[in-house]
Amino acid sequence: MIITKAGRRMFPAMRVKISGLDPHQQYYIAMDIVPVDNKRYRYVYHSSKWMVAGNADSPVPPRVYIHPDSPASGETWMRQVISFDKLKLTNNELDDQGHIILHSMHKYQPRVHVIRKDCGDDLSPIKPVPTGEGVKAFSFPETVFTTVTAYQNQQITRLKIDRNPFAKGFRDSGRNRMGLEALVESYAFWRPSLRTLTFEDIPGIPKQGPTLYGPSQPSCVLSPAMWFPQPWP
Amino acid sequence: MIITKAGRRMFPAMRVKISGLDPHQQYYIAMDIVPVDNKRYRYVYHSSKWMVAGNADSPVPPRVYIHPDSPASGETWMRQVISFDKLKLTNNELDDQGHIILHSMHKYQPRVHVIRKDCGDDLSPIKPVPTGEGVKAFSFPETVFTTVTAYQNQQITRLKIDRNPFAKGFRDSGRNRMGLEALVESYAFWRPSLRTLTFEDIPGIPKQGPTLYGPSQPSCVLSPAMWFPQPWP
DNA sequence: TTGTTCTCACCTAGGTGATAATCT
DNA sequence: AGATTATCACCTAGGTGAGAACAA
Repeated sequence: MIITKAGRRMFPAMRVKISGLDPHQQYYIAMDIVPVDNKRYRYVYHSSKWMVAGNADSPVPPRVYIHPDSPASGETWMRQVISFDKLKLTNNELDDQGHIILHSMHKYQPRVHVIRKDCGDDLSPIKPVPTGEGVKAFSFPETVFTTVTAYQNQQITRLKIDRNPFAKGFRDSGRNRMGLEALVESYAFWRPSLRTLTFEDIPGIPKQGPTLYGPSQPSCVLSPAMWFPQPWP
Repeated sequence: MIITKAGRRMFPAMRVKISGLDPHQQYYIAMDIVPVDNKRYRYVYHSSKWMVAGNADSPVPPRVYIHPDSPASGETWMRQVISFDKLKLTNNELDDQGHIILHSMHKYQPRVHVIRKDCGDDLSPIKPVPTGEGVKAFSFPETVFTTVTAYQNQQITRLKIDRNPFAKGFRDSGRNRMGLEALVESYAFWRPSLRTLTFEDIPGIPKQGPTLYGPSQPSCVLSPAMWFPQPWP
């Protein structure tokens, strides 16, 4: 994923559907992005692979993207596809625009957080997301990405150009698209339909008592058609 | 003000500053637009005046513009200038975009509503704003306007073109601006600085008991520099 | 005649990768 | 040598009044 000083959107954006919330309870929904490991990477062109190139840089200030519809009722959240397309990434450790700060050439995992309103009193764009009762995090392994300041691989560049409407100016409409389409569609992680993740019960909540989120356990599903997978830069 | 079928913004937009709220109380802020009288108007060009031209058309479905930052704490509302620039007007009585529906060639008064969160449970874009305890409305007489589908007066057209950034394409930079500027600045309602409105205590609230909004009475001030006055179409 | 609708050129505002210059 | 930055042309998305066509 490209990161810049000014802040750059993720493409494709994370889009999820959530179910199992209490329709009449208020929630915040937020995203943060955590390191996958403690390594720094470099891209080896001739083998088309990311290789470990030392240990990770020192940690950056914690940032959280609070979804702009927050807070909203469970009913509202469950009715829509929740899109994080306004979220921006930056490599500027002194950023004051509230963007998410990351190191270039590192691997990251986005996380979606569902926070019951009464547990989100100290929720802040510049503090770590609280954990514990009333808060649940979801991660989708297929959304792990590597940060760069310039694309390392012509295939990923084409993928972005062909799918991002804002990059239409770079499209080569005469070019044979089969190479790209075949690549995307054959990829192991690619799914034309929704992928559902199940997850553990929330610790500390009695199964029979008043449920944390509602009658059913909450679940979070990654929306189709807009995400594509790792090992590219 | 121009109204269209698709919906058109007001220009200039209403911008207010609010004070006297309880910093830790949550509020909705909303705008609606009510008829000034029961008349329909026509513009008489040779006298440059709006004249009564019969009784008002039948009422339109009630619409409310809920400020997109709602709900928010009194602290948040008081810290910023509250702008209604995304609000749109339409003459389409069957509008399903949530725009405010008005009749052309009628006179209207925009109102700002401050609604304590616990009194806004049935607040809806398609229902009248509730009244009573915990709700307060503000009107600024200098914001009364007449609706049209096409400007009736070349002076108002010039004013809009010269001040709305989206109309820059129609500006005639070689034109002598003194006529316009003199007109605006000499106008009785025009003020280069903030105009403060005071207003009555809220009925039914004991003066000594817990106050409705906070330690002081709430007040609402129209922001300067972006509003100009009536008798033009 | 008068008011309304539709389409248009011309803007604002801002999201893309390319590219050349710069940094380390 | 490899990574980063600044600037750019080229887009998306949408807010203007002009003016012709249309309606009552």
